[in-house]
Amino acid sequence: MTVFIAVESTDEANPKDVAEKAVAEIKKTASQVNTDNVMLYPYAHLSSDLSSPKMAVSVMKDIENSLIDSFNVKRAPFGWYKAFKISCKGHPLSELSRTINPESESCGEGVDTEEEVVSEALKAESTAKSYWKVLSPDGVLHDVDDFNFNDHENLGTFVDHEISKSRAVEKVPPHVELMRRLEIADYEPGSDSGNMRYYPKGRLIKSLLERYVLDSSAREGAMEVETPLMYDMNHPTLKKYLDRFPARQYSIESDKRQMFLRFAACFGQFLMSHDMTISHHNLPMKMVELTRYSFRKEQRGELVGLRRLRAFTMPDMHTMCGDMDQAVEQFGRQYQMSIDVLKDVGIDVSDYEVAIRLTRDFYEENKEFITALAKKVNKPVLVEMWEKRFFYFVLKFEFNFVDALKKASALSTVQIDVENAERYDIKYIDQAGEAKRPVVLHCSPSGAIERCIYALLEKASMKAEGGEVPMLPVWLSPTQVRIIPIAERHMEFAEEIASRLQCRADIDDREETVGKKIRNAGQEWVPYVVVVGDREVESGNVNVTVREESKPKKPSKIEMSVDELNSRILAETAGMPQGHLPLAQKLSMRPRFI
RNA sequence: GCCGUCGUGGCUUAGUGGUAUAGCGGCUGAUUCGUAAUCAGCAGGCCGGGGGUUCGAAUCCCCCCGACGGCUCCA
Repeated sequence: MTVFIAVESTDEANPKDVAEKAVAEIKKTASQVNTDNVMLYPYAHLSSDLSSPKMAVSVMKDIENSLIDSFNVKRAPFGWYKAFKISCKGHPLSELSRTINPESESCGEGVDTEEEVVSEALKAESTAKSYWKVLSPDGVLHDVDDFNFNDHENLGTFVDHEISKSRAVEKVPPHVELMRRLEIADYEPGSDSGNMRYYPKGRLIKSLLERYVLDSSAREGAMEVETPLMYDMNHPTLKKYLDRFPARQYSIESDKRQMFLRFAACFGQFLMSHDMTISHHNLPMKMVELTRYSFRKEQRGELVGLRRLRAFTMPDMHTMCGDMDQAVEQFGRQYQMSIDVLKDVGIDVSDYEVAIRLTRDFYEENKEFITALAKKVNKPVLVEMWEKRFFYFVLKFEFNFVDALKKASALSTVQIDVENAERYDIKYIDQAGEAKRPVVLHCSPSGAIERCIYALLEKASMKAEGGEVPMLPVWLSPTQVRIIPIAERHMEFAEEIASRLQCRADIDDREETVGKKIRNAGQEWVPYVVVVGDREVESGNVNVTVREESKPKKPSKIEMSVDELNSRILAETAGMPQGHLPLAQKLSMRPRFI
């Protein structure tokens, strides 16, 4: 086992401690790979912030002396040019790195070890100092501690969540039970955690949402593209970008190349933009991709149902803008677009809280614009302000959904990126014929599709808690009309009704009692339930139970003609994507998934 | 990743060291039914996986996997 070591300037604070921790790590790894031979190799290239050579030699010798009793230790000389050959086994432990930080005293925390390379952005995030404010629609910036949240309970919850005054909950999130019971999605034990399976109903719901968001982006003028799922980790541009994005990646080996799975669509679109010829006439220029999937290797404890996944579907739209003015203008448009998209999905302004994150400079220069954002939603918003820019953006908003267990998670987001045009060498030609850097907007108008489903399920569950009847929006309901024939002789009429309805209508032809079929339709949250018997065959009209207007134990029943029912549903789902029944029309033909 | 709780037929679950429960679902039969569960019968279990303690383990101990909750983090 060869240990390449760089002693850094920070280690000078407590060289003994660092040496001890390094020894502990070496012993641990040596026992894992079952070796007695350890080579200690001073390797300055591991760090750009080295300690003094004297200190380094002493730490190296310390490590050597502590290992010498239990291992065959060799130490390469310090301060010489050396030639070496190294061979590496194809084994998970064959190459790994550790960052060891000194501590003033040993405080139980132990060694700070890193198996994966942690991006600079992740590290920056933990040190970034932010100021939390609440901005009310009148433009006043309140201190979080002084703001009265009494009339803004949800915002208070969200702020607590953000500033991490956590609250313990014992329950499983309601949407987890619902996603399974409604046969939407489920855990897949055969995959990595956070990678779900979607049953036909879930696939339909996802597909409708996906199509809707892509349509909305197209209406905004975005060009749809498709880019690879995996990229070379050592591509010089990407490598730098990886370091600036606060996410952990899945990495996979492909022959000799180390690849990583994309965690957003930025890579492909930026690499594409780099090769494009873009004129100022083309600006603002929008590109969109629906990533199926984006991969993020979130920490195990962070994964929950559909809220947080390791593989998720997300619309990712990028806008190239000529200058900051255009970027700000586009930011405003996309803010409105995100509100509209979520509204159509079934998530209203009252269901989420707005967070705006920006640098102090940006705020000072754009006070009115920022206030207008709060005005648009007509309620106070959380503002996180940084003295210095830590990330690639100067301004960002998120819409954060607050769920049944008072957890917040982000849906829509737009960011103004001032770094990546440079990094990817993206340029456009201005009026004067000169190459210029665009300002880039990142936009996910809906946020992750799975997270939208999570929000809809949580919202429905909160409604149920409040004594209402839970349901999905009609355009997203896998079955829109359930037709229940009373006896076999009514099947023909049932089929006729189904064929006359221009929506997803199915027929419960099972040999069950009417009561049971009604109950099952309710359990599936079917928006319209039609029971057909002799009376209907005779009158030609149908008796419809309308879920939307029902109260628990108080179904709202309306008699109407089949055409009336049809036009009612068409009106309700107008402008939204349509899809076919995800399962056999006859319920007797359907397998069970759960 | 760390800490905690949990893991029993497809699902929900009883069982705290001595014969593996029950309901739902599935299958078979009867019933052809008017708005939230018709009746009867049958099949279905390596008690998450591996190791250990014991005459004997679903039950006690250790390791692993997974889910959930907390820390942390995000779309």
